[in-house]
Amino acid sequence: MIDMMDTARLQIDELMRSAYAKAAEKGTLPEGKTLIGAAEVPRDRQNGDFAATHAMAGAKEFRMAPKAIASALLEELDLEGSYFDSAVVAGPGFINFTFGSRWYEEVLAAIEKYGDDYGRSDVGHGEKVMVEFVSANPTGPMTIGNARGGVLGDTLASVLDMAGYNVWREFYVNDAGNQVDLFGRSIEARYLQICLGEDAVEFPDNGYHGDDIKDLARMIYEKDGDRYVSVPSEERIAAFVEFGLPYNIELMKKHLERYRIRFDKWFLESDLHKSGYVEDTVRLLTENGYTYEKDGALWLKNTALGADKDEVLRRSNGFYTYYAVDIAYHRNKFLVRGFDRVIDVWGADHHGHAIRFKVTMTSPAVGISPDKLDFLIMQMVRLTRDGETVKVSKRTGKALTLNDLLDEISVDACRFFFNAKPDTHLEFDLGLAVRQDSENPVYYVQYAHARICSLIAALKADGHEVADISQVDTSVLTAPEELEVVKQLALLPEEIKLAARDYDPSRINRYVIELAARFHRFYNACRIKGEEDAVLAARLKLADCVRIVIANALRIVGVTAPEKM
RNA sequence: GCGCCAAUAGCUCAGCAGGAUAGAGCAACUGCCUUCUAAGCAGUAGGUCAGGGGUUCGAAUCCCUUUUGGCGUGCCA
Repeated sequence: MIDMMDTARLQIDELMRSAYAKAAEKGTLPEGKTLIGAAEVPRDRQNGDFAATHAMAGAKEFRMAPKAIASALLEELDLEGSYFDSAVVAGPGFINFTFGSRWYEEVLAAIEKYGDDYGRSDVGHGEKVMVEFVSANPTGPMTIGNARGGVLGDTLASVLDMAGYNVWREFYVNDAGNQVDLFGRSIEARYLQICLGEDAVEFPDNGYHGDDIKDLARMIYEKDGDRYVSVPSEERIAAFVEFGLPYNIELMKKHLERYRIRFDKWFLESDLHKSGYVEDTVRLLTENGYTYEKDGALWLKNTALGADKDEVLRRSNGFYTYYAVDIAYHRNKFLVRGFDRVIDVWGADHHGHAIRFKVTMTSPAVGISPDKLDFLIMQMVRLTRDGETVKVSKRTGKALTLNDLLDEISVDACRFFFNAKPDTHLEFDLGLAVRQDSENPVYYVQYAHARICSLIAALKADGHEVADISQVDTSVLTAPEELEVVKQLALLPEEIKLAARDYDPSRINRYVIELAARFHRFYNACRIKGEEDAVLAARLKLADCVRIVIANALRIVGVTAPEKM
């Protein structure tokens, strides 16, 4: 699709090249040198729309002062028919280019042409990529940490989709193993407490203390009475797990749906066990000499593979560890399902595991190419109340759940707020949470969109429809406030590519805030209604393009674009 | 101890494929609605980019180091 920033950049490259060729021919610059340098957007718009750094970068190669090189190049620069009106030498040797009306018109034309798809590109070449995220233990409700991971994963997936990847969203359900056993025993304890009294049983060490466990026990009691009291513990726990897990999983689906997150697949860990894939994986590692036995457990020689410690694959009690299962799961992603790339979104409390696990996966033991497996490690959310840190843990049951959060704060605000840079700690103040409503920049952006919609409606009532770009004379757009808006509009495709490249979907937030700001500035500086026809048509077209682009950006981050506020 | 992430305005954070005088929001102060949504706009003020070295034409940005904070280093996941 069209990226007018790219297009302009390429053109500058061509212009500089042909300028150098001419200068070399004339003898104003030495012949046979390589012209290096790039066209960059200067931070300060006083310095033009694009700055070429070739003269400075070439100082050594040409053995000339940057300014002299710049002058020689500028002398031969032919802007006729280009996107640029002017080019000047400035500062230490930059050549600063300024856009002409042709470029502005093509930006608006691209937005009109592609509409909802404006911003889409093909840098991903249809590569099949899985984003695995949230993957919360089904032993309890999702927490505020999952709120961040959910937004991050879902938004990253959207960004990758817009960048031309073939995206698959997956939730890995830990419905087997130690934690599930603990879950079952926690329900059991609560159940027996209901049937036999508070002090009848001891609560398991490290058990789940949350009210949700008590609720599950109560539901079982109301359904089946005390008939499980006389059943052997093992059987009882199995029955409780069989009831509790699907119940929790359905609840997670419901809550995530409310959060506007939908997965292509909820992958069950138990399926890996049932199919024998975990067993096969461990057998393969053993047959190839990557394991050893110690203290009755089976260990992976991870140190020999390059990690900082070995890992237990099968515990002395015969159960496979999460590590063994994770290897099997990721082999399944690559070898069975054929993903070209896998991105796991994990919390910072798993970063140690991520490093070791990548070593294992990309070592000869498993043999996955390192560029195929990526981890997006997000830092923890620090929950505070009136400036004081609140400790949260699923085990103690004191965590603020995702669903509770959404009762207090709108989904829009939540999604926007949690779409922050992954590698920074995020502070979330509960006391501020409600106030966050009015402070959250999401409303600033949504307001811009609503403003435009009502603007278009008002003008329509006056008989002015948004015109086709071919009917609009964009050269009347000359005010700085107008041009700044168009420049920002042109940036969306690039922002998406960068967000996809860096796995940083929060770029889209910042982008759309800036677009809204420029629109508000334009709105205050330039009237539309009552202006002469050509100006009215051009400004209305501009506003409509902003509407489209805000809507596209908000769609990526999972926020609604209201027509009224 | 070792490893990962961070440190930029009073607060929350941008800027980091090296570029020109380091930016925004909040909080404070001053203006702007008889005209398209004031949930908006304009302006004032605010800085040893944690400290120290290095790389080069140029460093908040890259490298090293020190300090501070978060996390990890389980036969938990």
